[in-house]
Amino acid sequence: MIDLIFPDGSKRSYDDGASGRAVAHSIAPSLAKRAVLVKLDGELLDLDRALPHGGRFELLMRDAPEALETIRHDASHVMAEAVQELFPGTQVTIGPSIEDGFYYDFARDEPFSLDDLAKIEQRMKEIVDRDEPITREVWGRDEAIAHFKSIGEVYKAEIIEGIPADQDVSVYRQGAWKDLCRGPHLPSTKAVGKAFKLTKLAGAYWRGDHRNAQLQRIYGTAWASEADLEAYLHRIEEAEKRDHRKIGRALDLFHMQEEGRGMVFWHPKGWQLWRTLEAYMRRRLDAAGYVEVKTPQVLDRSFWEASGHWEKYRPNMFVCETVEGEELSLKPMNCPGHVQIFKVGLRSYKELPMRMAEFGACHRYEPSGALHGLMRVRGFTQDDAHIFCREDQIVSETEKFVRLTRLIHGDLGMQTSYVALATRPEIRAGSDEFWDKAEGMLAEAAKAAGVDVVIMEGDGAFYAPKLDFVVKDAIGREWTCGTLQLDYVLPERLDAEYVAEDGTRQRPVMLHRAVLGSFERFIGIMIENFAGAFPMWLAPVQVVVATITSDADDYARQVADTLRARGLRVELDVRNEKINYKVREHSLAKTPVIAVVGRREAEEGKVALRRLGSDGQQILGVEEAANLLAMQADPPDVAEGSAQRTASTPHEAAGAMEA
RNA sequence: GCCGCUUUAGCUCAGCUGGUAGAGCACCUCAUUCGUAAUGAGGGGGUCACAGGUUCGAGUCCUGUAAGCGGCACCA
Repeated sequence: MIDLIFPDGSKRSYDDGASGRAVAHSIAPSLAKRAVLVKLDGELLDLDRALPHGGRFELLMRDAPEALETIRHDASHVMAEAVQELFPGTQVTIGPSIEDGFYYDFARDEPFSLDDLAKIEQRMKEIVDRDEPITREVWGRDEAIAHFKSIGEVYKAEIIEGIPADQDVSVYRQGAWKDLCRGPHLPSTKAVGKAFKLTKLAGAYWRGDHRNAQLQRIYGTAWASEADLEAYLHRIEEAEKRDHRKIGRALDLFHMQEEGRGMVFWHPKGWQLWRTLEAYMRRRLDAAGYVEVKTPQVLDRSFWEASGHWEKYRPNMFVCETVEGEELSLKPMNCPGHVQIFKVGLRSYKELPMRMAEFGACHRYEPSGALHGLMRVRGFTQDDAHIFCREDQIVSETEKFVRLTRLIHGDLGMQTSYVALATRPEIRAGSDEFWDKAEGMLAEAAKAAGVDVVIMEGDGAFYAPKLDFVVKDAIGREWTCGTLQLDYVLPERLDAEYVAEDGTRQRPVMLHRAVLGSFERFIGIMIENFAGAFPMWLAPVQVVVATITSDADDYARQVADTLRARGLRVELDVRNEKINYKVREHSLAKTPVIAVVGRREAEEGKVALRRLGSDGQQILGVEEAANLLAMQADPPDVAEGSAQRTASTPHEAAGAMEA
């Protein structure tokens, strides 16, 4: 007998081998019809599978949030069945559910076309209508390998070959079609419903390895209801409007062109945004005890040989040759340069930790297919810094960095998706003891800074682990904006040392770190986050003074000058256009404030402020408006500072800082 | 780099089965001085990504190259 505990707390006993459906039936026959899955002690099971043990038991309906993943997984199976019906000879490989949908990787010589997607989608709907029961079977491993080989499914056979010899495998039968799968699945294809859509066609390597065959991946999205599907498609459509490449063009921030793939031409407004960001970063770094340096853009081959980059990183380097036969490379990284500065003179332990920052322009020859707007470029500027420290300073320096990054990202409206702790890769330098310690230090520091890390197994550099701050763009792609990497190797290689308390020469540890990652990528993400409507302090143009008639032109110039004198970035619009036209244009350009002046304002010495996103007006005297706008345009760190200054006691100052 | 798709005016896009290029916005000129999301009229602008090929004839068909886009791999 097995004992089940129901969600309401009641308990009941059932015969061994009872299935979820049988249990449901014992409660109410209608329940057995509606249920699609079982949740037993938190684990999802097929409705018809014999319950393996007792425990907390719950029946899931099709619209349960937990069922959605299974709907998507089943949709991928239905797609695979449809594809094999329509395109005999196509091999199936793997087809999981993913965020918002699913995919399936197929092996087929002929490429699928976009037209095929519509046909496949149609056939999927037919399979749903067929209401094919989905049943689980347990096969012996060898039996399964033989079967899949016999029907020409070599990829499936290869997957099973990776399973331990003594283990059985589960095979799901869905009508005449079957697939190796761990499950669980819905009771029949009908339960998948029709709220799905095939979205894109892509290439993908077998087992994610570029040395393997390239498969054809079909992506789809699937939802519990038609309404959810519609909402999703609408969401994606809206998100695509926030694409930084579109907004970058619309707001005249930057452009790129063929002759400079992966290189950015920053236009005046885009560059203003950059300068604002850079100035802000510089203040934050100054306050955090960093020193700023600048190192050469181009260095001799011998330099990169010494650093090890020539050997390991050469394919990614822009190398040039001079008429005199020298071989030089644009710097792909700033680290070796910083070590040179560290090495000048004799360093004392008293100088550690030394936090050496540089807004360092780097060039890397990135694979052509990797380039992506501002997010992945070949010429980019890192907000780089290297912290030279003793081993016993790693944890506290890492903690400080994590806190600084959280502060800065918060100021810039960045939503961190997660912080990844990238651990030891398979091919690595250093002992297991070293890796245990190194990973432990980063985890400890993150925890001390109040951050939960997601472990990314095997993603570390080959010589040390790292912390990555991962953020998402408008449509959910993940990008690293902010990273910290531990490094014992480069100081050794480039022979950096300091004199310790006891007079001995010691090796410092280096922490490579960036808060933004790169200005390019970070600005790209910011554009998408704000959909181009930057907060006042970041907006390239903060105020447009717009006239209604040319009578107010002179007055408008005075207003603009007054605002500019307060440090505001102001544009003057005295064109012979209607105010409606000007308001529309500057609103579309996402200008935070439009200061409208007409004859009335000119006579009364006032301005009518209109804020982006509202159609109300605020009529103020010019001085009053200048004070208000200047205050509102304060960068967050400056605002923090003035809040501290205005606080009358140290106690209040501390309070102001926390607020 | 790999797989697929795309490339027509500054931008967004029409252009059916090959018959010799079009719209809206933007730009320029003129008129209009009009109180909070598009004033009207007129005008200029394209070797249809590039290079070959098929054809009497190619923006339309074929091949190659390049770039862009979506993924994969790689990565800040």
